[in-house]
Amino acid sequence: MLAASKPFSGTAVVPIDGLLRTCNQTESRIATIPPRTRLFLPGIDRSETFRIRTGCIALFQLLPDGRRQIVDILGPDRLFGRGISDLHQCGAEALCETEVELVTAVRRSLDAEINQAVRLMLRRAQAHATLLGRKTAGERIASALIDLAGQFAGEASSRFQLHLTRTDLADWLGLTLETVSRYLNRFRREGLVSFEGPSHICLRDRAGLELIAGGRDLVDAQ
Amino acid sequence: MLAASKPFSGTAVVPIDGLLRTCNQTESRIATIPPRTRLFLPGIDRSETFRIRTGCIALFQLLPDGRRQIVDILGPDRLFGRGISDLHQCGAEALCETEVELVTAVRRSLDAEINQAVRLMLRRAQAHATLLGRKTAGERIASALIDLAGQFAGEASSRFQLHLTRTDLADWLGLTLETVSRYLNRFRREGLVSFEGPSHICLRDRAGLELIAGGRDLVDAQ
DNA sequence: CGGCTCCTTGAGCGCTCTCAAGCCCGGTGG
DNA sequence: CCACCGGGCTTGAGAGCGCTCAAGGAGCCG
Repeated sequence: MLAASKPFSGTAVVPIDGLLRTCNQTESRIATIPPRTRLFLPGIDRSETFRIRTGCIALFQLLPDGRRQIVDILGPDRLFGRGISDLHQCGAEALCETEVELVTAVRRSLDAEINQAVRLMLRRAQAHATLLGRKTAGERIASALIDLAGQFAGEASSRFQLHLTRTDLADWLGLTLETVSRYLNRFRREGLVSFEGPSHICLRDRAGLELIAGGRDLVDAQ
Repeated sequence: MLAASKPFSGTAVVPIDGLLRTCNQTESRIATIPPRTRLFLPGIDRSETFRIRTGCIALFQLLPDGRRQIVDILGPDRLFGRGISDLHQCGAEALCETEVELVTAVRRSLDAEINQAVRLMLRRAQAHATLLGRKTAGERIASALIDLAGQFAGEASSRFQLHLTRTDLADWLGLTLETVSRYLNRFRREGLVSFEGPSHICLRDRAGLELIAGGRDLVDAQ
């Protein structure tokens, strides 16, 4: 039996149509989701889609005994909603305060955008399967850091805020939080990364990390 | 270091446009791919899509050192092609003699079908991530058997041909061939399955397998 | 018959998990 | 001000699942 994260209980659960309503009232298409909010999408129309403006959302699945697998981490500019990932199979949780924008039918190119987003998720899911099935713990951590830098650090920068806890990272990478902690600190001791507090990370040796990651990650082209 | 399958070398590699040409010559839309043929899709138009009529195709990724991860197993009626899975990131290999049908623009509903197929692949990929990240070896084998029965056994039947070798199963499930063999034989000793030869399998206790699989698999609805 | 591929089975090891203790830090209340 | 508490993180010690290595069997083909 692999790590069984403690079953979620305390976190707030927010129906996303509630957010929608506030959207409409304020004549705005933008909603703000508080940190650690679980989203669910009750009767959402397939065409209702959100774009993340700032923040971070995790998509996850649960096994009956409480084991959790995070299947993707969504950063700024990623789309999500019922038409994208089939969220009736996934839960979604905002890992920090997250601003989302409703993009329903703003323009007619939306369908194409959604299909692109679905294909991006598929490519990421396939690369993630390779990570989960065939990479060692160290390789997984290195891959994750590179991925997160790509999503949350500015183009030129290698510094970013880590919205995930050690437990989140473990549930994303198929490890335990102890193993995640051990490898992060090992990478820090080896000068590959540095922390400023446990949730700010700077990649000090990106090439070294990419080497460890086990070959260039297959998801980068759009 | 996890299992590094021996690097592939001997298997035939067939450009899929070669198959296409024979298609056109015979005025047929159907091509037959020999067993253990690697496909690659050189200058294929995005809209050229195949439907599997009979047989089995594996999509896989390779790490630089030769480790292989099979990201999906495609059985009859599944679509594939460049517009579906982004095959420039995946290799594809026919695991047995496989008949495919070119479905380019036969009807105008094709786009919708392709999008459905992509979404199915995404759902399967997410369920597979949960398998790889959070399930034990026994749970993975049980899940795989149920999945394969769904794709390759007739609706009512629980008997099917296993087109995958033990190595293929291992590379799909993130295990080694020895572990796969051990659990398959353990399930046989426990009366959950039976073999007729190493490549014909019959599920004797589907409910038991589903229990072991760690909760109903999340991919079944289309 | 040899040679090949695939499969099975055993013995032992090691990577990662499990269990446990303790630290850091912010919040809260005395 | 300090005490207390709780969540998240770090670190160590030991155990176990699945990997590694190895030997041998079964089936097929020339």
